[in-house]
Amino acid sequence: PNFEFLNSKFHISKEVYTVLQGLSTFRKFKQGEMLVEQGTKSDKMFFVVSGLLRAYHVLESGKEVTKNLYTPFSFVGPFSSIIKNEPSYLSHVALVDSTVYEINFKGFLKHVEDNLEMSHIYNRVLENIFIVYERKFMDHLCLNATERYEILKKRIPDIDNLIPQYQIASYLNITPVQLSRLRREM
Amino acid sequence: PNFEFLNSKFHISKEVYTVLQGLSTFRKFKQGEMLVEQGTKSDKMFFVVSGLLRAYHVLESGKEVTKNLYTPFSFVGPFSSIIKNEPSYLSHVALVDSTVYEINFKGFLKHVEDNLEMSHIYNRVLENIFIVYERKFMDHLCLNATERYEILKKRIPDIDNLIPQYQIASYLNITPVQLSRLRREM
DNA sequence: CACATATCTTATCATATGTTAAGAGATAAA
DNA sequence: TTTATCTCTTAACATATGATAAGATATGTG
Repeated sequence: PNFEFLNSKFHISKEVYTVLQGLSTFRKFKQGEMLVEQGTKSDKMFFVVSGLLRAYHVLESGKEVTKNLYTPFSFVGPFSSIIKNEPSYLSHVALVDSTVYEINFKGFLKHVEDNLEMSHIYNRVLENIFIVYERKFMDHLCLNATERYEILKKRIPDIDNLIPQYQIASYLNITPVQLSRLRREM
Repeated sequence: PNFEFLNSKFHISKEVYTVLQGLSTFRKFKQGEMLVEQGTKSDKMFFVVSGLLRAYHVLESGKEVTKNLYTPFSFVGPFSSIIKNEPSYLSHVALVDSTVYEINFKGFLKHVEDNLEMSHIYNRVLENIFIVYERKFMDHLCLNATERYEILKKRIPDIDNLIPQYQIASYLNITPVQLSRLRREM
């Protein structure tokens, strides 16, 4: 495993680097393959290396609600369910062929227990995911679907060629029909 | 300061307890008083002891977008702005007379740097706010305004007597007129 | 009390979005 | 190639919500 991207955010000692390597497995997922299934327990988190992942929740009605899309260098997985030790509220799927580091997260937390550097890394990761998430939530409250679409295209410029339109619509929390309308007006 | 509520979530040693006390000031805010002003820098975070706080963002149009309401035992403040060392994206105001512990958060982070127990506390706090926030976001994507209103009333049963209706509407991200309509149909 | 202000309701109309259905392309399979 | 499937677009209609304005209460102030 190559944690260069982590190192770019904050320094990691050689020892901790080795521990992280031991907790991680490099894995490939083909388009459509599931990384996490809603309703099941898992203690795996992931760092995206290449590709694109989608986290979503399926309502009783069958409607799928996309929580977020994850590009390379993202930390992603059924975090809440691991912490709460409950079945996952979310599914995770590879929207295109993807590679990730699969992290034994409970193993990681064990190290956080008694290693200050590990605990700091965890602090930084949590800070980052919260800040990104807060911004995403406020964007959702403040912006209309067209503006959110423009933000998505800024974040993932070739998103239109990467995944089908109904996936983009789901991310924007609108119907594919509505996204088609918005595009016509742009 | 009395951190019993923290102790109920995870054990805190006597030494750390003392340090936290040194970082904290008990303060009272009258209804309408601001704790944090959008666009300014602050390194203060808060634990709500009594009352009700509101975090919100004011758009250029003048429209106010409520991020969340905070009841006793909540940890709240311009977290993202402190971490990013930027002016605050959010304002915080007391919706009713409230008491809080005001925390010198940068001072707290200093202790996190070299104290494992402090770092663990920080991890627990971050885990909690993320989990609560994720749920709130998913509720927003999955539920309509009526359902979100019911969830709010479950969380804060006497909310209707506590704050004006337009504040509740802002929390639900709808207009007061629309909330009035929803209530009629309930 | 009389007045001003704040809050809530209701009505009307406009806009954004959902639902359904039909049809056009594109792609994959036989 | 022919057929089936998937994806996208468009139209027609329904629903949820916003914007504005008027009136009804309530609350606070002189």
